[in-house]
Amino acid sequence: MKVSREQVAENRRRVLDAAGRLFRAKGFEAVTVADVMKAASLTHGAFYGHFSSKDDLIAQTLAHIVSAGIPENLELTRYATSYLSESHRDDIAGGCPTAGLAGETIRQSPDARAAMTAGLRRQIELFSRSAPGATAAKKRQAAIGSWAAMVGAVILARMSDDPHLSDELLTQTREWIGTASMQNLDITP
Amino acid sequence: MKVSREQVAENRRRVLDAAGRLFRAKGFEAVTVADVMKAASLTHGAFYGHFSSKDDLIAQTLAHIVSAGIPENLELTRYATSYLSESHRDDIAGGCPTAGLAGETIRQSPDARAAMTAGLRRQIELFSRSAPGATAAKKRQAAIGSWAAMVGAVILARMSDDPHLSDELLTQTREWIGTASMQNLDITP
DNA sequence: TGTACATCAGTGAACGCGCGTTCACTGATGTAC
DNA sequence: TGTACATCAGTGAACGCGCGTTCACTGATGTAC
Repeated sequence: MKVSREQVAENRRRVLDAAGRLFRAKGFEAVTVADVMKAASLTHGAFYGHFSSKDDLIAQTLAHIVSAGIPENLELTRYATSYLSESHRDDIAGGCPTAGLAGETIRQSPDARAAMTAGLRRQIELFSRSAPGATAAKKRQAAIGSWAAMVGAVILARMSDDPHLSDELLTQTREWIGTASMQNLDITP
Repeated sequence: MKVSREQVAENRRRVLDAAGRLFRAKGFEAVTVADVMKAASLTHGAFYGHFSSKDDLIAQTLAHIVSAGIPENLELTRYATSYLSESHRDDIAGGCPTAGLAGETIRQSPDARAAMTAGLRRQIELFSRSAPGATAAKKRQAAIGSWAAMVGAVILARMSDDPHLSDELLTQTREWIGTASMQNLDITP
């Protein structure tokens, strides 16, 4: 049966939200089109009215969650503390899409990689504003190094089957980023 | 036809080597059992003589490549330079299994995660020996922070569809790790 | 404002393909004598 | 050392299942009058 225009828009949003959570939790390939539609309370047949293929869904989902996830005025140190927390590590389905999906996005379509790269660029630019450093170049370097360490630490902490090692990765990376920031402030090039 | 004992051992090694390269290049799910056996110059039927399932192959392949990949006496700064090089970024099939597969290993079997965690623990311990720092705790912190940054930077550099941004991630993370190391050396707790 | 009908979002059965896995068979290996 | 035969690694056809995708149909929506 036909549904109202608002209903169509809301259905589409629900599909993208469901896909965003499912992809982060299980990866692109383990999630089926039917899984996503079921999680959005629709049947799988309706899928191709909204998207041209599963690859199209992946690219649009990444664009959807990457742009939505980054707060406008983020402060590097504060952000690192919540990013490297146990609750973020444990919330894979609702957590950072980069930590959850960057490794798999490498093998996805050009559109999917482009969406993730746009998010990466934006994240580095926002970090650069509040990053420590005497020059703009030093600030950007701190932003890049800190972001790489955060993403790597969360991925490794989630991968580790040893809870103690997992916690240690988070806390030590947090302190390490703080240490590196101090150094960046003290030296004038 | 039956083959000699040495041939059996060599076939098994060839299957694990082929699986190691294919998994890193394409991910666990995109690689089929038939792909792996073909790359090892065997037919798919012979697979179940060596492994009990595809999951078993994944776990054994990780154990195989993780233990083989880490040099015994690695020096952190030198290692970071080659790890964060363009050639390592571009050699996905032959590169670091952690950078290539950590994100997907999270959703794999307990055995697969255990193999990767063992590699992670070993890597941190080896790094700790040559890491900068006044105390053992500081050295270990530098090892963990540096390793997280290296893994994160290579994953992000491979994900980026912008070659300039990709190169920048590698070089700036390399310098950032160097800067942080200096800080670690100067301060005595 | 009310009515008649064309539109089209969603339904659910169906399709074809490729995957992991099984199995009867083959023939070289390696052991018993 | 040579021969006879049991073993068993590898072959390739086959199986069943689940996936992405298609499509004839349904019935509420929204437009034309």
